[in-house]
Amino acid sequence: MASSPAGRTLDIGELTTAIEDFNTFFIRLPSVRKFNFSTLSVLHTLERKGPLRLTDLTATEQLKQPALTSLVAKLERDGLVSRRRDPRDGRAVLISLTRDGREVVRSRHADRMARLARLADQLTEQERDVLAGWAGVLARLTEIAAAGDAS
Amino acid sequence: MASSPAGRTLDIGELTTAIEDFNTFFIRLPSVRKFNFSTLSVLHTLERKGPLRLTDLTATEQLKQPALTSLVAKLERDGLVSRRRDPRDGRAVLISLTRDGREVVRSRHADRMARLARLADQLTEQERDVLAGWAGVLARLTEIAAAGDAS
DNA sequence: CGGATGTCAGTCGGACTGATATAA
DNA sequence: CTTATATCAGTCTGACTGACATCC
Repeated sequence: MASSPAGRTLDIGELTTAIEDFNTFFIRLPSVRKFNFSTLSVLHTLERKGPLRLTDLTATEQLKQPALTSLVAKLERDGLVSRRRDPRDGRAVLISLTRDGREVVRSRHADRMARLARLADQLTEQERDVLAGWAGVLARLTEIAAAGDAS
Repeated sequence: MASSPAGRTLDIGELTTAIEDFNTFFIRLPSVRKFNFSTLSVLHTLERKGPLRLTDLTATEQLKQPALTSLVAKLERDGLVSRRRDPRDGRAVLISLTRDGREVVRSRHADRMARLARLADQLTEQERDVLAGWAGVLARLTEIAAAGDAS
């Protein structure tokens, strides 16, 4: 438990619980089309980190290479990703989102925004102020985590 | 996009993105024992909402009744949950966590706390102050969502 | 050649739909 | 009798392991 001089105490346990419970609502969108967790995660990763090779995806996704091979094949059939040889390495394949694939990610993002906006409307102004400062710190945390997890 | 009088603007899009990216790190713990997503979610729900019937679980989990029947049967075999008849309703079964089941939830919570604490240590004091005010607002959001999603 | 990258084959668990038993 | 709760049976998707082709 770290304490800060500004009066409030940062209670990591309380914070962890709050995030866990919040995610129960934030994550479990009724998936409009029948994409499973792995599929959505791959699309999200591709949208954030641009064209990637299969091996790069095994690092971030919780899947082994063979599972990714078949998942990506399916996504290519459905027109959500495109595959091309890596010009630098004949063994590798570069996978990127198509317009349709990007649209899937964008649409889920929009759903979450709408949901969050609807909730935020019911907060007091003070509470909204806290939220406003939050995105930046959260992004910093993610950045730190990414730097540390150089695995 | 809602704006607040205290100078900062609450940008829902930025916030949504920040949460999405943060969760990439927060959720994907290397699961120590080989529990899948559904299993962990059921254990979490039971820990938060006490003894529940199968039908109650179908409301929060993304599973149909038959899937829950077999999942709960497996959890009972593994000693993580216990089942007993509902004394009020002979058709229903009340499912609750055993000591071992509670320990699984607690242990994952502890992992997340450790991970979060390690990240928070690298923040500035100002940033930690923002985090400190955050848990309460997040809990409020969850509460509001729970009240609204009375489905 | 040895190591890395991706694919193929076979297996298995986990979730679905549809049908069924039992109690309210 | 109708509705709710849980379970059983059969099917199929999606992930794994292990073997393999291809390129650095």
